[in-house]
Order: sequence, then structure tokens, then C-alpha cells
Amino acid sequence: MLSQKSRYAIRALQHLADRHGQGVVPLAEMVAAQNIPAKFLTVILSELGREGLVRSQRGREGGYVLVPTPAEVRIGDIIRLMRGSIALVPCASRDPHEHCENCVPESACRLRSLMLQVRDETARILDSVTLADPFPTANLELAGGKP
Amino acid sequence: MLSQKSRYAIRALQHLADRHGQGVVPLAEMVAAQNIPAKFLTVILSELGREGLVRSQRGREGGYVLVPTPAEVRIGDIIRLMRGSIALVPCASRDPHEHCENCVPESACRLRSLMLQVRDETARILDSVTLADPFPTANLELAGGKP
DNA sequence: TTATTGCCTATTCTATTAGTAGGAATTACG
DNA sequence: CGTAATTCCTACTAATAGAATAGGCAATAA
Repeated sequence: MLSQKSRYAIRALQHLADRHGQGVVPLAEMVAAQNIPAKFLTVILSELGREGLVRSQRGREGGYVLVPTPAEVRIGDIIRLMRGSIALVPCASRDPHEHCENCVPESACRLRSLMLQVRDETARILDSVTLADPFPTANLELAGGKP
Repeated sequence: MLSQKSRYAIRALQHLADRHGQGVVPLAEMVAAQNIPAKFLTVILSELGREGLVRSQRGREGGYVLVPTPAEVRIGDIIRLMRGSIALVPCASRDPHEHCENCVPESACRLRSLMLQVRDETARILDSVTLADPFPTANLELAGGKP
């Protein structure tokens, strides 16, 4: 499951994407429109700021803007950023190859290759939609291709 | 992420599948081979017993057997059983249609249809492999079929 | 110079997860 | 029998993560 925090982050970024090029968006607007607790959202946006996804302006008339073009931000990127990984098990995450606790030797694991498949398909779908897509039309035939 | 418990359940059932038709398998054997805390495994196996997946025999020479044929048990079934759902968000689970906390109205949600796609693909992959498969060769064309 | 707005760190509250404890029930075998 | 080996059950605990809040600092427009 995605954490509530990840979901909030996605919705907040979608909101900023919709207002892209229209100046800064105050927190209060996102809170009202997206049904997110205000204080919690500041924490999330700070985190996204540190990652370079949003920029903020303080003081009166302050608010947030999306730094990249909406089309540059894939939903998968946001989830990886918040959650660390998209995989269902530690040993199936891509980059810093983790291993599962209390597992059998990886060579004997009959779950791993399956979970790698799931991870790849999930990533393909989540990376096929960006903040520029109004609705996820998700052209499945773009990537991956079927054998 | 899958819970540790779900992973233990899958490994235990794989172990039982390997011994299918060879009489009952004692807990101690699974504990040793699969690296699972003994007491915890009894809890898990009881749960699987209540669901009809395993049958147990008590007393000396007791142990567990897999009730269905290995080919009848899909990995997806096990995960659904332990976790309740395969979806990444509540509103994308199939059967008893749940909704996400603190979300926007479902009609306005731009994440849901994407998450439904992920759920379907994930289910397709996880349901393409059963306890009879020694390694997940994952013939993707078996199930699901593409639109 | 003040009201408004975002920034940061720490803290709290709650639920879930992972695992343990202790004993009751069952059965093979001498 | 009776004893050892085994599963069963309920409850409990300990650790962790998730969700959110508190409270004060910093910046900035009017």
C-alpha cells in the first residue's frame, strides 16, 4: 500500500501542475482543494522542496510552485521519492540492492524473480503517466512490449 | 511491501508443495529449511488452516500437509489471503470496494484508474505462478490477456 | 512594522507488525 | 497405560512506522 503521505504528495503535486505558470500557490488553497491537513502538508512540501521538485516563496503572498515541467514528473518518480522503492519485497528493489530479513539464500528464493517482474510492470505503468496527464490514459503499448 | 508474515506464509506453502503427497511435514523441518521463527510459524499455519489451505495432524509424527494440489494455489491467492488486497491504494481493491481516507471525491481522483491498472497487472503476474512452479518461469500469456 | 505566510525540529498519538509465553489437546509408541 | 513429541489457542509484549500536531523562527509584501 502507498502511505497516506505519498498520496498527499501526489495530489499536492498534481494541484501545482494544474497551476503551472500561474505564479505561486498558497498552502491554504491546496489544503482546501485537496483535503490535506495543513501542517502535515508543510512537512511534505518541505521534503519535496529538498528534492528539488517544488520551490517555495515565503512571506505574504507566498506559496509554492512546481519546479520541473509537469510532463517531466512521472508518478513513479514521486512514489520512489516518498517510499524509497516501488517493489513489494526488499530484494526486488532496483538501485541499492537490499536483501530481505530472515530469508533463504537469494539463489534459492523462488519469489524474487516473480517480484522483479511485478516491480518492472508496476514501474512501467507508473512511469507512463506524468503530472501533465489530466487523466491517466496510460498507453500500455508504449513500453515493455509483450513477448 | 509485503509483510514478513506474508513472505513466511508463501515460503511455508512452497515447502509443503514440494513435499506434496509425501505425508505430513513437521513444523521443525519447515523452521529449519525456511528460516522462520517456530512460534510465529504456528500462528501463520493456524491461520492458513482456518482458510482451508493446510491441514494439520497433531501428536507425535504430526505435521502439516497442503490441502489443494500445488497447481491450484496461486501466489496471488496467498497474498490476498494474508494481506486482504493486492492494490496499492484502498480505492483500487476489487471486491468490497473500499475508499481512501482524506481523499478527494472519487470521480475527481486522477490516481484511481492508474492504480487499478497497476492492480490488474500485478494480479495477472502473481496469478500466473502457482505452488507447482519450481521457478517462476511466469508465462505471462497464460492469464489475463491483453485488451 | 505588522499581518501573513512558509520553515524547521521535536513530540505525541495510534495502529500495525513481529514475535513470545504458557499451557491445553492430541497422538504414536514403549 | 504413561510419556514424549507434536500441534493448537489465547493472550501478551515489544518495536516500529505512520499520521499528524506543536510551537516558535524566518521572510516578505503592504
